[in-house]
Amino acid sequence: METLSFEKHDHRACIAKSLEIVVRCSKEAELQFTPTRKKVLEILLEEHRALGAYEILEKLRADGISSQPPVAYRALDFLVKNGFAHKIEGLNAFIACTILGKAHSPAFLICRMCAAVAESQPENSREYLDDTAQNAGFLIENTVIEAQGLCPKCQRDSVG
Amino acid sequence: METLSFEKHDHRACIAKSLEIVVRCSKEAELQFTPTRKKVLEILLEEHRALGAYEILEKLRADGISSQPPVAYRALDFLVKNGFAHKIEGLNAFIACTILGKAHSPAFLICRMCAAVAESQPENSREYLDDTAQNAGFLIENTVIEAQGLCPKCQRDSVG
DNA sequence: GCTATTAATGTTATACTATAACATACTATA
DNA sequence: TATAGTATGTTATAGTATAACATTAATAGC
Repeated sequence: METLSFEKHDHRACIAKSLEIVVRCSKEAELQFTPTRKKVLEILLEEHRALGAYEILEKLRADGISSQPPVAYRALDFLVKNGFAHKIEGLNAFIACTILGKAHSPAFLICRMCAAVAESQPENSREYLDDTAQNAGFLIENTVIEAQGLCPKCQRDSVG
Repeated sequence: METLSFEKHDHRACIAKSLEIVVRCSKEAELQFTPTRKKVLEILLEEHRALGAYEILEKLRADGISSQPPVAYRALDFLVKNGFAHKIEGLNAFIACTILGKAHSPAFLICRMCAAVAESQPENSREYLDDTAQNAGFLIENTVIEAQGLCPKCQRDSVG
């Protein structure tokens, strides 16, 4: 399991490692990891929190990059399509992938107080959905699995 | 498991039964199942397909009911809050509940071709998420579990 | 290298989804 | 029959996403 995001960690290293993997994967798959796409990924990597497209646009503007909506949406499309980022459907927002390089059906734990998001990949993540689908004769292409609630820190804060 | 929606069934009876249960539950819980709320539920029950709020508004308009956006959103809020309908986050759309009367963490199978949606409640629906959450110290309050893909009929159609 | 083709970006406009805010009317209770 | 709470009507606006078309950059074949 992988819920790093809720724990203290060396975030500079965390960002650097992700970028490195994405650069390598892009090279291997002959994808164009262009400056705009890189910048958007860097913006997402800054925080273990989902960002809306328009929040990302503001940060692009601050960097002098063209900041019309399609700029962000195109970069996000690229990142999501290639598994470098995910969309959190329950928030209409986006987050960098923290399980890079492995094929996975992501699941998310989303804190409603501090907006932190942890990505996890329980072994049986899709198993139970696969069972259900098989019984129904349904062919699954992709899954959205999100839990909203309170992260450890916010539970402590709201009790105290 | 419950994936009735993909199968032929007596849909008139299906609607009538759902309405009856919602009327009874509303009475028991002293909820006001008002004409507008009833109409919106009826609109949702017509099809085993998720409808957008503005699609619902058009149908309300056809019935001579005030059709400003808040009218639909308020009714949908009521229905969702009380478990009579669900929001499909991946589609920004709404669907009538087909597992009425039981507390449940719904899961959905959504066909990308015909837009049919089946609600299911596998026994272990939330178990695996609960495990993950527990390991992370996360407190789950509600879950979004959606699979997109092809329903049995559309698989056959796309092969033929 | 040159050119054809495809992929990416820039830009404007617009579509789609959702809620804030405030006035009015209904319902239940004391 | 006042009153508090709930529901509705209505206007305006906020937030999310994409269509469409012009321009530029990268890649492949000659």
